[in-house]
Amino acid sequence: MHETPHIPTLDDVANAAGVSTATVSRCLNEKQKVSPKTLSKVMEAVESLGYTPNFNARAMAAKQSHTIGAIIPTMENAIFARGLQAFQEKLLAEGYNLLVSSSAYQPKLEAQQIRELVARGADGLLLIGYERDEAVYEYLARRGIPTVLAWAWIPDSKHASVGFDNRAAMRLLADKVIDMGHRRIAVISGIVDGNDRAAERLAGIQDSWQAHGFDLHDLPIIQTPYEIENGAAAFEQLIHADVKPTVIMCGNDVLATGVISRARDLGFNVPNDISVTGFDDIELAKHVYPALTTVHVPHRQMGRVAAESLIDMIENRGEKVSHQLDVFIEMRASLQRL
Amino acid sequence: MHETPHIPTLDDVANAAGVSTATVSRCLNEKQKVSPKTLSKVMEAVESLGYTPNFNARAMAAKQSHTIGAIIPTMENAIFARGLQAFQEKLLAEGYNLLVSSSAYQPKLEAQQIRELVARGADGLLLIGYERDEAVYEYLARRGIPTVLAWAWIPDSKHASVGFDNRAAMRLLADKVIDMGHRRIAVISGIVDGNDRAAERLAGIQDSWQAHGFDLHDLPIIQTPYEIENGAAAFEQLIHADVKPTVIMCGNDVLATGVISRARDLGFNVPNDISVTGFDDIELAKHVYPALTTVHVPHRQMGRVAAESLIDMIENRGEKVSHQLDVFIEMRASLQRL
DNA sequence: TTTGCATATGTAAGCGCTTACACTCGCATT
DNA sequence: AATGCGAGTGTAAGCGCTTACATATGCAAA
Repeated sequence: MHETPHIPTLDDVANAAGVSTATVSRCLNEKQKVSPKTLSKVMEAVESLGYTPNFNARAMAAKQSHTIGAIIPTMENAIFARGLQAFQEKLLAEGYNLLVSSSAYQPKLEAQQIRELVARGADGLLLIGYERDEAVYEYLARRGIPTVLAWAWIPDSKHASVGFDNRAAMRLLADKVIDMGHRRIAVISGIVDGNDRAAERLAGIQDSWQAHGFDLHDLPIIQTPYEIENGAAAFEQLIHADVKPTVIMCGNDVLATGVISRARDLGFNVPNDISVTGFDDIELAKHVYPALTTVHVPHRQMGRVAAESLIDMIENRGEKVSHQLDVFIEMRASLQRL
Repeated sequence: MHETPHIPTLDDVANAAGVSTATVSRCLNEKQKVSPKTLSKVMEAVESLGYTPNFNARAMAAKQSHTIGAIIPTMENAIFARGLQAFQEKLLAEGYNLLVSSSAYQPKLEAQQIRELVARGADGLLLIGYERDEAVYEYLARRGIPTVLAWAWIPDSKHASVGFDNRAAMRLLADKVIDMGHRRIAVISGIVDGNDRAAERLAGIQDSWQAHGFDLHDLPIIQTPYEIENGAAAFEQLIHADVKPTVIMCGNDVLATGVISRARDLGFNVPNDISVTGFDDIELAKHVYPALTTVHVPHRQMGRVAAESLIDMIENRGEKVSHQLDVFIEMRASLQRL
């Protein structure tokens, strides 16, 4: 930690092995172009010197980094973590590395981190959702950086996306809820601003509500950040309203979990006194009590498919292709016919 | 996506602004060394060309990347995600960037990723736990890469660590459990192999058990991966034993959540029929029913402190300093006096 | 006016790799 | 014996930056 140790370079290896740097480089990257004898000689030198190639130099010379960048709103959200883990697993299997940043749901920060990752030579990018400044997309296009948007589905094929239609999925669930006799719905949504997923889900409920001939003014909505405790607090607020809801539809399972927890603490029986629905189908959903009715999203699959698409775009300069994934309603005990 | 677009370089900016590349570089890195007039001229050129510095080239020339690497077992574990988020926030505030990889609890993969990150020019590294091949530590030392180990606490100051004593903490909880009258404890531990945190926690229970004069053979233990469902399955196994436990101590809150869920499904009342304890104090712990008695770990603080230490080691070539964080038992309803 | 010094800028040498191109062999073909 | 060719290797030119050093400029002090 005191004096700079000497880190072996390609040159050192070349000297030690008595060959040129070009040959060493070939041993490392295109073994078949080198005679077996030289190869073993070089590899020995590599071994004994403890040589590791300098990535920056390599990326610079080869103009290819075999690195893919991903920017997610926050790692603290289990669904992103899960999808990202699958994404990374697939990338590693294909010889790519992953760089992760989180933007804390701030578009400014995200834009900056996109530049960061591009500056780092990312061969491709994974972004969450589609809502962002047009300038960002232009920047990416001008630089020719393949990009896929996940957790979103945009029929408009301007951008490659891998995901599902949040709005349609939530509308399906809301239709179901209304079908089951509920007429007094209250909504606890994630913060909609700067989060298209949350916005679409909320819109899905509103679509259904209006399609059934109800007035938007009669649909109580609370927006609150992604945290169990916030779901709990929002429930408490809604339940004290003049017109008590018969069902609480939540923008995600985490908020729903908070609702169930607080409902029980306050002496309400879910689903007899009040029904609750979520979205995402996190692992916890089937283990809370009562088990949560929610929309199942294949997070891991999404990560995997996103990786495949991205690699395809990079290696085959393939055209942008979007993949719509299937989501479905997972009926569990927390939602009851009225 | 078809033809390679031209990406502006420092040279382009220099030409556009009518100055040398050195000056442009100074404008970007040491503004105070440049006259205001030139600065604005250059910045204009930067702007109009849409120039972004090439990170690899910069890191190579400056021999400093302002990048820190972190390798965690998996992003799917909320506690790492949480600590890492705090870690990153602190790094960003100090002008550093974070590269994340996950090793899937495989030492081989971790070693490889350490090399990766070092090859990428990481100025420092964050690793989880202390248990790894000595060769890895040697490699790091030879290259002079500042490294801090988190989620672990090693009095042996050979390595800088930020964390707590998993073993002592769990022992404290076990002592408490035994004090409360429990004599039939069963343990559901995370997989101990290649995971020193899990191993230490388990050892903590065993320490207490033996210190109270009991025989290790009478302490049923199941090891199972970090997943709610696995906790549930393990519970089912334990509860069908000849000698039914009065308390189930789990290596983490996730497993404990599974236990509580399955216990309820099977008609057991927690804590009247059986008590349950966890470890970590994830957000969910106080929202499950009954609320979970657990060991509170300051994950976010850990991430923050780890970032501070690491930056200190990098910038001031500071000596390795370890930080032991306080953890405490969070008594909640799931643990009852016998 | 000369000198000195601080400030602003330019010149050019790398940083550690990859790769186009040139070169040298040995061997099969004519 | 002359020729061609492919396989293996070396030479050297960058990749896009930073920075030590050289140079130029302006202004205060002598």
